[in-house]
Amino acid sequence: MGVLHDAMTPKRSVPPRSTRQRQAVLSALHARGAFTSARDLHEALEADGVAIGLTTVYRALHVLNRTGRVDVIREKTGERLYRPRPEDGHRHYLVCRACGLSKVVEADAVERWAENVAEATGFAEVEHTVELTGVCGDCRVGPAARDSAG
Amino acid sequence: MGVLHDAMTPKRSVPPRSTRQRQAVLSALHARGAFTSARDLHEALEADGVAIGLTTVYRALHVLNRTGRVDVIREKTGERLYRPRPEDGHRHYLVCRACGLSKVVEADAVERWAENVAEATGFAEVEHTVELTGVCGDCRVGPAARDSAG
DNA sequence: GACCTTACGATAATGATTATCGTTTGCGAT
DNA sequence: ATCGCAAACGATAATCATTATCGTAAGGTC
Ligand SMILES: [Zn+2]
Ligand SMILES: [Zn+2]
Ligand SMILES: [Zn+2]
Ligand SMILES: [Zn+2]
Repeated sequence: MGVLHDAMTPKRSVPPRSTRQRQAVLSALHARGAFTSARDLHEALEADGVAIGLTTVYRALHVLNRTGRVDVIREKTGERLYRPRPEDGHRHYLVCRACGLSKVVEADAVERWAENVAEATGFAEVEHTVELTGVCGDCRVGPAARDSAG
Repeated sequence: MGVLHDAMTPKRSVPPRSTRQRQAVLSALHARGAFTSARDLHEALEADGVAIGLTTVYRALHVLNRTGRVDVIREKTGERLYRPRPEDGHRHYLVCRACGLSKVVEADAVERWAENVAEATGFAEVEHTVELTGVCGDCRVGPAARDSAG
């Protein structure tokens, strides 16, 4: 699966502050390997004894997305799922519909294609969303033993 | 922008019935060139004197999507937008963020890429979503004179 | 420590989509 | 034409992720 490719991030005169909550969200996100929803993240945090409001989790995820620290995908239902971005530049993912396992996939071909389309059509500020889903090897055998692990 | 690629449509023993409402939805969809939301479609229909429930519009769009008559994309907000499918096989679209204008784009490169990824990773039943957005030539000059025309 | 601004968070609101469920209707069979 | 029944309809309520509010708390700088 892929990424909601963020367009021009309007420059922020003041950098985001470093707060306990924001660090906790990013850390909790790293603790999970797989794509996670805001609500799941919130539950996990509270379960770990971290006091944090759901609103704040959403806000933190927005910031992290704007600053390029996390990638976002959308489920069929429309729910947003987050995952820390491996390195610099955005990525695309292939996600198992049964267990949530996600793999980063090579997508240079898509990047080039998107650029070409932009040129050919005369559209400006072209963004792309590319997502792949499927059923992973494990799940083809014994469907979804795990939960949302990845 | 692209398509929520529908996986295996489970075979339907009984074919969908032909109803006044379903025909009206498809026809209204063709009347508009651009991607349209279920609600907008419903309003347009009622404005045309077609008595139809919103629920039915949603149902009709589901059916039309299942049977491959319409393509679906998602806005940033998550709202689903529908457009009649040009011909056979699914398509991908480039949509203007300012005015809604949509163009079908050539995406063979993406199709091949998706197939290759599927093979390489050993995932089964791989589906893809590919969406492009940008700002069209007209809108670069005078931003969004029109509405949601396309 | 004072100050200003950003961030928090409990709570309410939003809004698209889906579920309910009694009524209507397409349509194949009689 | 009419019967019968599953499919379709539609008014209404429910769902549920996300966003808006707004008073309070706390970074960060001088
Ligand atoms: Zn799996
Ligand atoms: Zn990309
Ligand atoms: Zn435009
Ligand atoms: Zn495709």
